[in-house]
Amino acid sequence: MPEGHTIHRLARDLNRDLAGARLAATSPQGRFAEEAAELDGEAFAVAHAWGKHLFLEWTRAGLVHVHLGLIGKMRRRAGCHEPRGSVRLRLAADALCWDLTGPMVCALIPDAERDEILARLGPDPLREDADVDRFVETVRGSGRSLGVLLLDQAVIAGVGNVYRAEVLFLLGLDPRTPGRALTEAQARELWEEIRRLLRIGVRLNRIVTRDPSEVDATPAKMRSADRLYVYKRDECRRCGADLRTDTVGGRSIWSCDRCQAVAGQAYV
DNA sequence: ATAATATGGTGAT
DNA sequence: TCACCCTATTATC
Repeated sequence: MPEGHTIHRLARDLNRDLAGARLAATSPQGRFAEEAAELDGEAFAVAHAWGKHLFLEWTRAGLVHVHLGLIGKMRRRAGCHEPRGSVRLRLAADALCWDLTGPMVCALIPDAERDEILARLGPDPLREDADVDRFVETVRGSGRSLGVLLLDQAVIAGVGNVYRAEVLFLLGLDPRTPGRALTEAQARELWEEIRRLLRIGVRLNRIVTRDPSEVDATPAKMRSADRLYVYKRDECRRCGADLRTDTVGGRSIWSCDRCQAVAGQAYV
């Protein structure tokens, strides 16, 4: 379930388990075998997350770029048994393993390539050093819609299709609203709301946008169907109207015509 | 058994 | 806009 929250949580968990340790590195599936052999037995330094990108740094041996894509996963395996499924990369410490399956990208790269990747990414609300002003200026200077802008990793790094739909609902903004229709305060509010939601996502290791007090359950215990407001739903939770679905930026988005308006225009 | 689906992204048309 | 890549899980026949 990889939007930015997944990657940041993963980096945190990897660091807790593996930072500073000598790791066995293997590629049970075989497609990363040569590279794993170079890393095998070397000291792992640290994991970093930036948007949906994960960077694994070794002290001497190199730098691995991981992007989970739609279906990739990195799972902790206590006990380190025979790998299940097709594991591209296994990092093994004494009593536990981390197994990477189905990544869109898993590559040993030079530092310069990481710099290029980071240069293409917009600010990441989960990073303390994020440049909010850059986000605000990009959005307010654009004629593209908020629905398109939020999926563009060069505009803001880490938002995916679920957070996009949910944050626009929460702020009452129609996904078709052009970026330049937002006031500066609205653009900042958009950033802050995304940051708030992503942080909850990191903490719970899943996307939860609903207020748990509406659900009568602790966030971690909320059933999956209760965690969201609009994504993939038929009806608006607030007003009961049928949600509209559009394709915006090549992906489906759900929104409520009664609860979400194009900024600056009256509700229909 | 086979198909559909998935919170992503790229490269060709 | 479409085809395609990566894999696991769930739905349908």
